[in-house]
Amino acid sequence: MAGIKQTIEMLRSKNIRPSMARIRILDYLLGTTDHPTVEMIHRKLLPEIPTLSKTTVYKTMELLVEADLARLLHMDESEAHFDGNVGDHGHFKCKRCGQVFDFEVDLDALKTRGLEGFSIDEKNLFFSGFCPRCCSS
Amino acid sequence: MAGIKQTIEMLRSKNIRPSMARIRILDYLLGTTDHPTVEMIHRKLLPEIPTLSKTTVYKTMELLVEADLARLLHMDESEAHFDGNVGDHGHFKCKRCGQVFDFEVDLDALKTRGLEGFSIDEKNLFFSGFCPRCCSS
DNA sequence: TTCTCTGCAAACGCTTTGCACGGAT
DNA sequence: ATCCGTGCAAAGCGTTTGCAGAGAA
Repeated sequence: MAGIKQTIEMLRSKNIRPSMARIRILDYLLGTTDHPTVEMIHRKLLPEIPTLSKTTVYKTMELLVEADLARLLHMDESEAHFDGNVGDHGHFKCKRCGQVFDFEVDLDALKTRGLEGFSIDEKNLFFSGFCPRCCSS
Repeated sequence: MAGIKQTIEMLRSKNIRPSMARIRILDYLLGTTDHPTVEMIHRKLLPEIPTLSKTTVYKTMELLVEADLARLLHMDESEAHFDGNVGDHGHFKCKRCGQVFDFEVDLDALKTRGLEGFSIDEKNLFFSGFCPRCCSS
């Protein structure tokens, strides 16, 4: 948790008005490494904000992604995941339990051929397989 | 194009019966670098096979992916793309024209930290941005 | 016949949109 | 009074499924 005041400041710095829903959603996202889906965010915050709708979560996430306060991950055919860590790193999704894990990787050191003349905005590295817990059971 | 006979042999070697639809779909996939979607495959083959349904394309692609004759790419929120090249390489999607390009990359040389104990099945490297043609217009 | 392949239509799941209410400025 | 955030319900879109007819063995 970054602290509510800092969360509000982050929103303000991107010219996003800090409404209750936005603050709580961003605060939750910054304080977890769960890579939550819209469904997970909604389920998590509903006890605190009983009127919160999924529509609001969708719209808020769109705002946060556009403002580069969150990363949108489409790892497979199922729902989108969100990551409050916008720095360069890779993602691993377990095929059995569905959990998403971060891992460190030096994307700048990656040598590629065939991208001469391309302007690269975004780099995504997605691995999948089985996580340690699911490997051993 | 690999040639119809080789296409049939590829299917047979994976114990997939070489029906007309399957042969044509795989043959098209092997002969293009377009990374077609289901819609694109259907549109392309409909003139040759006027009765072809999208359901058949979906089911055939599922078979081919399971048999490792094709790769399934979920690059973003829109439709899935397919790649007949199942070797290791990266994919770049242009944000403007939507085209998907292959590029070479040495995924084995990639150093990662935080994946100790994980069993890795699949590695996907997705870049996005603007392709040379869209850069200059 | 028996088994598989195919195609239509409906169902499905995630996401987006239209619209109206409500709160803040 | 105006603007913006929110929530409901419906629509949208890619994909999957149920089932029946067609076709191969």
